[in-house]
Amino acid sequence: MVELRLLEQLTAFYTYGTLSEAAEKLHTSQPTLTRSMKQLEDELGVPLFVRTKNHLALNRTGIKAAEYARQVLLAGQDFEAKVRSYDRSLHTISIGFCAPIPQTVLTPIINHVFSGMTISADMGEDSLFEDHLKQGIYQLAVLHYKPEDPLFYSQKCGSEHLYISLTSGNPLSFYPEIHLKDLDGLPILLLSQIGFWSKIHREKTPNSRYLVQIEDDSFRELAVNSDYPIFSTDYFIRRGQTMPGRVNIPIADPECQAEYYLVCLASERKRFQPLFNQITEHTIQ
Amino acid sequence: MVELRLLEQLTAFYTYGTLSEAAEKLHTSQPTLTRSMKQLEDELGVPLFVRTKNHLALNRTGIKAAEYARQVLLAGQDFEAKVRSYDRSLHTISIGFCAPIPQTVLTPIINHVFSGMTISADMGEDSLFEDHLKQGIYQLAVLHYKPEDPLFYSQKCGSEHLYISLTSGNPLSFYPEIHLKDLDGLPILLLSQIGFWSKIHREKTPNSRYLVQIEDDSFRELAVNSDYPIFSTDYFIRRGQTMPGRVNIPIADPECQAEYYLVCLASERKRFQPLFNQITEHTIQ
DNA sequence: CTACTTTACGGTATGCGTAAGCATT
DNA sequence: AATGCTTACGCATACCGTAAAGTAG
Repeated sequence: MVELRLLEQLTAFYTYGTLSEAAEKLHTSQPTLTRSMKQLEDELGVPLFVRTKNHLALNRTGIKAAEYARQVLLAGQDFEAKVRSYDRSLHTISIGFCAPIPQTVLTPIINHVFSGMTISADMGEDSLFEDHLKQGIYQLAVLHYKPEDPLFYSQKCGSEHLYISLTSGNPLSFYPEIHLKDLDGLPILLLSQIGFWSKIHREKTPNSRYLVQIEDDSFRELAVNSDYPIFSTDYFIRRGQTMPGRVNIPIADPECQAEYYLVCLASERKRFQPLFNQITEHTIQ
Repeated sequence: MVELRLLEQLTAFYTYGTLSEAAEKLHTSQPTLTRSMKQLEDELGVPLFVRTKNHLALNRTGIKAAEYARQVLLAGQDFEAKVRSYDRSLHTISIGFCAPIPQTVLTPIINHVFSGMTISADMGEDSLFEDHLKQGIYQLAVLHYKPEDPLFYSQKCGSEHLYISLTSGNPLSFYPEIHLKDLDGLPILLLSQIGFWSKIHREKTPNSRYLVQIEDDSFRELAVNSDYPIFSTDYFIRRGQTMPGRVNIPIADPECQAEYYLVCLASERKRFQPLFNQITEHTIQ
């Protein structure tokens, strides 16, 4: 059976035209390629080249061979990729989170239940998560709604309530509760990776200018030293993680009272049962 | 890039279950396989086996790998086959003959015009020859009719007239000509490789018992030493190659007056023009 | 005790790079 | 002169087979 090394060298010669250039690209020497090409002809028992004194060219069979060889090389690369990917899939759990707090709370629990596994977490707006679960891109997801498709198994794992955090002088700070539309038009300081919350903001306060901070430090810095409204949630308030000199007003819109569901494929329920057993509907709170 | 040798050994281990047996089947030693499997794991950077003290087994990744490996090996085998086949196609002209005389007459001419080429000749009933030409299985064919499909280029290359050869005492031997139906029911001595003539016999003299001889020598022996009718043609008669003590009566059926056409794909006409130039409509006669 | 894997060892062969030769442009 | 292929030569290493050790059934 012809070895892939020879096929690599053949395709290199095909693409670069001369043994010299091919050798350079392959980080080897010209004589090596001379020998390899000869060996290839020997093994196939078929002439692949037309040789003149100082020139080597593929004949018609050689051209075909080089083209076929690419197929084989692709198969070889595909093999390696598939094996590595399969191994990886056995050792990693990929999770989609629709918001940061579920990730903060659940990641350590998952790491504990599936110790030894690599946890790969994505965060984003969760409209695509169901598809990604079906396609096996994710094995788990946390959604902010209960999925209806019977293909999934889901369990409520907590809730989160959005607040707006205002400096004491702000006229809105005296209300017992606020609606998002009351904030529309105000400049608001925001973090970038906040999952589905982004979408709610875009829809309910489309006229606000968002000062989006990628770095948590920058956000904190600006929050402390400015009067821009920022969002917070009951999760932080319950833990006393509030900003000095600000008051937190609950937002009354129903979308701002999120309920989180941990979801997997029904067919994988058994595998993840130990995790579901560790989780109650108040785990995230 | 992983080498095919390792993949062959992996699949052998997969199919035979132990390194020992795989080694035996591959005509190599067990330690060789031990090393190879280790190397494979190293190169992929992924564990493929579960090792106990005196037992080696594929893990889940290993099983997948062995299955994928087969794909790669098939690609490799396919590569070799295709290259060899392509080279062969450049050096051989495959021809379908509908009868033996065209082969006898044309083969030396083709050999002369395309000297250096290998001539591969098939003989058979010619109903499939058009398809074979289209599929490239044949580059040339001799049919006993002119093909209508404009995909083909054809040229008449001769004719042949069927005779029946009877011993002098046979009552039919006094007729000036005979129809095939007159022979139906008679036992007839026949050669096996006679192309489209077989079909005519089967259709026109279905009740005859055919004494089919595979060997030309046997046929000749029986023809000389028996009174069974045999077929001959004007080709033999014109050359005086007749059986002693027999008379040759022409067969009047129109099917028994064959006209031969040399055919190639119209797209290949240029390639075969030197051959067509050597051929007239009386070449076979 | 048998069957199997692994490790160790030594020989061989395979592959490589350098250097040199030669032909063409 | 520069470029490109081939051959020759010597070296490194990669691969292999035999032998031996160890373990489980």
